[in-house]
Amino acid sequence: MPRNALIARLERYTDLTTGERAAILEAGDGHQRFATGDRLIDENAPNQYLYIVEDGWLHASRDLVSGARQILRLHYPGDLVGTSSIAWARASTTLTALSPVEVTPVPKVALGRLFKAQPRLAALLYAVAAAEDVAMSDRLTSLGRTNAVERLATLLLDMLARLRLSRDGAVDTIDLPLTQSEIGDALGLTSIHVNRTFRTMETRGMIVREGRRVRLPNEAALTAMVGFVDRYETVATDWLPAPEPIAA
Amino acid sequence: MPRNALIARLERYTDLTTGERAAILEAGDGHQRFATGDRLIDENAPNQYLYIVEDGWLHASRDLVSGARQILRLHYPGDLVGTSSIAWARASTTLTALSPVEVTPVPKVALGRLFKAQPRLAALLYAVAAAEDVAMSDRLTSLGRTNAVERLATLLLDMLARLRLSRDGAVDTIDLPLTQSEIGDALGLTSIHVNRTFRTMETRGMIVREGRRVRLPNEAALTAMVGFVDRYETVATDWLPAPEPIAA
DNA sequence: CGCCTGTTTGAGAAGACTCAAAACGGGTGG
DNA sequence: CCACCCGTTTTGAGTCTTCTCAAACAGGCG
Repeated sequence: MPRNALIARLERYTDLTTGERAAILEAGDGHQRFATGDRLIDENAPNQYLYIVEDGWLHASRDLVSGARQILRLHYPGDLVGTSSIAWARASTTLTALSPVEVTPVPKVALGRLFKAQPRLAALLYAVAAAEDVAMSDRLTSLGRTNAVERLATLLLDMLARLRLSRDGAVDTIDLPLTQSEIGDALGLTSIHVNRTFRTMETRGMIVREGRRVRLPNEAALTAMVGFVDRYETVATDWLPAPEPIAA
Repeated sequence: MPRNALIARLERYTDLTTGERAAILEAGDGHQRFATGDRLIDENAPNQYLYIVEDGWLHASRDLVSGARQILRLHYPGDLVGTSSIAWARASTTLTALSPVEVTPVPKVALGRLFKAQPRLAALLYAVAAAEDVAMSDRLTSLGRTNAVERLATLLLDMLARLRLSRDGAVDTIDLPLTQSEIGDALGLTSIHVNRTFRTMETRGMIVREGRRVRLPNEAALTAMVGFVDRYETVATDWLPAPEPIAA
C-alpha cells in the first residue's frame, strides 16, 4: 500500500481499518511537487482542492491592504491543508512552500464521499480539526497577550512539538526554514525586532544558535515560562462511532 | 418540532431533511440556563459535552500564567460551542455567559452517533468548523498586524455580521454586552487604551455612541479600511454527499 | 446615601517600530 | 579561484504606539 502521510498521522491517534486506509488513498488525486518558495494556491483564487502534505514544510498566510502579511500557521507532513476552501469556492489563504514540498491533492467532492463511506474517519478528521483550532487559539493568545521573547519561545516549542510528530525521537534542535522576516510575519513583529529578540534569548541562555540551527538547552524552563501545551500529541478518540464493516 | 438554534443556523446554508433535523434534536440532552457572568465550563475541567447556544451571548477565553486573559471568540445563538473538548477530555477554554444564556448540551458520543447516521450533516458541520477557522484567522491577522483602531473596527464589524445572522434585517447598531476591559482582552489591548480608541473613533466620525450602544454611520468605509470579510454569510455546500434516505 | 463596578482622563515609561546602513554568506559568472 | 551580487542578518538612533500607575468621575443598586 502506498505511503500516505495523513494515514500515518491519523494512525498515531487510532488504528485505521483497511477500508479507512483505502478510502483515504482513493480520495487522493495524483501527486504534485513544489520547489521552495512556490505558491500552491493564492488567497482568493478559485479552489476545489485540499492537499495532504506528504513531505516538506509550508505556510499559510494572509496579505493585508496595508501591505503587511500575517503567517497564520505552519504545515508539516501529515497535515490536511487548505481546509478553508471547504467552506467556500475560493481559498482564504496563500499556501507557500518553505522547502521542496510533495502533496496529494484531494478534490472537495472526494472528501464528501469519504464522509459518507467512512463516518468514523470523518469524526476523526473533525477531532483533528478541533485540535488545530485549539492550536490556533494558542497562537491568538500568544499574539494578543505576550511579549516578543514569549512569542518566539512559543513558536520554537511549537515547531519542536511538530517535528517530533513526524520524526519520532529526541529532537531538540530546529533547522529553521524561515527567515527572520517570515518569523516576524508569524509573530506579529518586525524582522528587526525578531533579530533583537533572538539575541536577547541567546544572551539569557534560552537558545543556542549555530547559523540557522536553533537548540533549546532548557526546554522545560521555556515550556513553563510560556505555559506551552503540546496540542498535537494526542487526540480523543473515545467518542468516535464504530468503523464500517470492512466487507462493505 | 422544538425550536433549535443550530438547525436554524444550518438551514441558512442548506435545507435539512426531516431525518437530519431529528438527529440534531436527538443528540441534545435537555436544556441548561445560565445567568450573566456564569461560567458554563472552566479551562482544564474534565468535559464530555458540547453545547448548542439557543439564546444569549457568551465568550471563550484563556487565562495566562501572567494573570492576563485572552478572549478567543464570541458565541451567539446557533453556534456549537466547546468543540475544543472534542479533541481531548478536558476543556481548553473557559466559557462565560455575557447575558442570560440558554444552551442544549450534546454529549460527545451523541455527536459520534450523528456522524454515523447523518454523514451529510457531519460534512456540513465540518464546513461550518472550517468557516470558523477562517474567522479565527481573521482575528489572528487583526491582532498580529493592525493597530488599535483597526482592531476595534474589525470587532464591531464582526459583531454586526453575527447579529445579522440571528436577527435578519438591517442592523446597524450594537448593544455591547462587553465591558471595555473585556474588549481589551479580546483585542490584545488594555482597557485604558480601548477607551482612548473609542474616543478616537468617535472624534473621527467612525462611530456614534449612546451609552453602551454603538452605531456605525459609515459601515462601508470601515469595511474597506480594514478589509473586513463576512465569513458567516454563506458556506459552500456543493461538495456535501447526498443525505440519507428519510425512511432509514 | 454609600459602595462597587466601569469609564474617563493625566503623566510618564517601555516595548516595538521606522529609517538607515553596515556586515555576512552563499551562489554565480568571469 | 576570485570578485561580485543579492538576500539576509546585525547594529544604531530616534520615534511612536501602547502600557503602567494613579486618580477622578459616573451610574446602578442595596
